[in-house]
Amino acid sequence: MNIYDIAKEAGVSISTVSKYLNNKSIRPELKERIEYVINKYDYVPSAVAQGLVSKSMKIVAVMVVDIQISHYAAAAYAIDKTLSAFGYRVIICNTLGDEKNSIRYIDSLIKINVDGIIFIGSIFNFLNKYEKVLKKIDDLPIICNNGHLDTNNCHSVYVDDKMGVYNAVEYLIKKGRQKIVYVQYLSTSSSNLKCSGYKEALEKYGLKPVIYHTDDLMEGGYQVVESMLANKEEMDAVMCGEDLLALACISGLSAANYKIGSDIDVIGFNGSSFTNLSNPRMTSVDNKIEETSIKSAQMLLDVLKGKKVEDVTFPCSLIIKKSA
Amino acid sequence: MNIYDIAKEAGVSISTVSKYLNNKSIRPELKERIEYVINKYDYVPSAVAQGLVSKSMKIVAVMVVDIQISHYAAAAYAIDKTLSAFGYRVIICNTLGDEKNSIRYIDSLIKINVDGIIFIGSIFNFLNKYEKVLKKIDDLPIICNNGHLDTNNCHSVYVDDKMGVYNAVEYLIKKGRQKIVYVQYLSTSSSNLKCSGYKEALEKYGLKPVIYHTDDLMEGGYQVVESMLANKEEMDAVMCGEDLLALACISGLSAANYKIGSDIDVIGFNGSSFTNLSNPRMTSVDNKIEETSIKSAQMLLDVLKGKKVEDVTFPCSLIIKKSA
DNA sequence: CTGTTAGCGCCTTCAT
DNA sequence: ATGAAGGCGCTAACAG
Repeated sequence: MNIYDIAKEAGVSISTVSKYLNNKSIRPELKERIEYVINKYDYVPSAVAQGLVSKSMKIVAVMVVDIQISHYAAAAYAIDKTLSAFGYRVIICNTLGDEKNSIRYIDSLIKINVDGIIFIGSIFNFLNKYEKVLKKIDDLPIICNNGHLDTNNCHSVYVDDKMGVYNAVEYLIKKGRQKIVYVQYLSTSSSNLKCSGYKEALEKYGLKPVIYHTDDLMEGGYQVVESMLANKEEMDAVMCGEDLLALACISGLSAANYKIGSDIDVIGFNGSSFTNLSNPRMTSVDNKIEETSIKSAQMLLDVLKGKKVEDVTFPCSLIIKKSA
Repeated sequence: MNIYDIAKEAGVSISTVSKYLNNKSIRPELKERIEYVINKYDYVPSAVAQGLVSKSMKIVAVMVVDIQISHYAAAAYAIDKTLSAFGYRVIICNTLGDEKNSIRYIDSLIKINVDGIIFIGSIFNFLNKYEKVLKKIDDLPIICNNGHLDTNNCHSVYVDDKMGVYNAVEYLIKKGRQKIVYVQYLSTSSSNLKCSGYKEALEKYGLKPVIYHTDDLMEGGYQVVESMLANKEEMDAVMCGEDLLALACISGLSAANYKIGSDIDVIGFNGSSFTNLSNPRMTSVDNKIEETSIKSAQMLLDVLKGKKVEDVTFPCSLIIKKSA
């Protein structure tokens, strides 16, 4: 069933059908006949054929490291919801942080002529090293969430992670905490930024930074607590770079008979729903993943409409519950 | 840059270029000239134009309820990885369990002529009520994960959730547990199935079922524990329908001075990485989300190749750690 | 093996 | 307002 079939059965030309499909004014009588035939066969014009002409199939891509990480899942979810409400289809690419893999994805997206790409996370800044890749996407509408690419049509939405941690740590200090330990997950540019927020806050108040590292999002918190106990670390607060780490810290410290929220404070980072999974409930830095993702999607829609857009930076906010 | 430009500059006809692109045998000399021009301009043939002819743009869709639920994220991730290795692009649709929304997504996918759809979860069986929808996808390659649609080209991968719970409960009983409580999340057909596995196991051994319900994946475990304590529930084991519920149960029961793994056993369901986030580590029923997802993707690839495929059912396995 | 030609399904001038 | 015709970029017969 194509536009010719519809035209023939309705007794009009294909261009009249095309006009009907594109809401251009045609005689009411013809409109009715066309409508009748279209409904009869449940006809839907082929987006592929339309795409060949119009250069747009209304497909957008989201590049993330791993959709299994709740933070990225939340981003992908919010973007999908926002864009699909406007008829866009969303392709999610899990790059695993691998450069070759990311580039392969981009090539694949170019091939189908995607309308735009949203990159989630500063990790994708590595693409600036690849001139050839940049050239391929030079005019493509691009939104970077916490990052930036050197192309003609790239726009950014930032979150001030560093200030988020800074403020949380300052909150602890003003509460009277003096021995604040930081738990860092991996060492991406974003996680380093958070850590530097911690260091600057301590420095301002003349306190000594103590940092523990882990590469394990699930058990890392426990491993870190074990190290702390083994080191007989004197501490009255723990600032974690991820909610999941804080979750394990709370659990591990509780098991070691620390009273969370009184003996010791624990703060997480992300403001995820995991903050409700700890006992007591977790205070956390909300880095506004939902807002920034929606904003990214809206910016892309604006760019696609030809509107001017401006880069923005969102502040984090501290969501205080019981753990600090 | 299109096939005409390449042909002209290489001094050959477009069909020779087309043949080169499709690995058909051409004179080495021409091949070299074409290759040179293609590399010079980084030319990539348009999948849209190819799609118009070949009826395939190598795009596949995955329908899930919500990518933010780790179980679905794991499925989407495994499918994306498997299919993108074969050059397919994967569109993920978050239906939120809404019927109208699901149908809207399907229409959108038909419009771009997707090569196939993978449905994750029994919830999508509701589509069997909509004849019109079924008709639209009657010949489309479809794989249902734990479900089935009444179309010409639908194939299924099942997991025996019920037996998974049955075996876990039997394991508890054989360990000597007598007062086993079940915690059910929501009441979808799949969650009901799990619960019935629990009931049948208890019945076999002449024990009395006690079931707690919750609709909250995060705090639900705590709420249930509170109810249990308020009811002075006599119990020596808790079987949970979800790992996250078990996580909160373990935490809540620990706080109430139960010794997990000795006073009381707790088992989760999913075999997710959250089993490493509890203290002690969680015993859980692994419902093989990764295997079944990969299998679904492979089945789809086989169907697309024209191979015959057969429905399969995976058994769950009990992964024993410390909580039971 | 190579080139010519006719579609794939739709949109878009351009006359009418 | 309507219809005829050309073109979007590619594949697939069909001749040569």
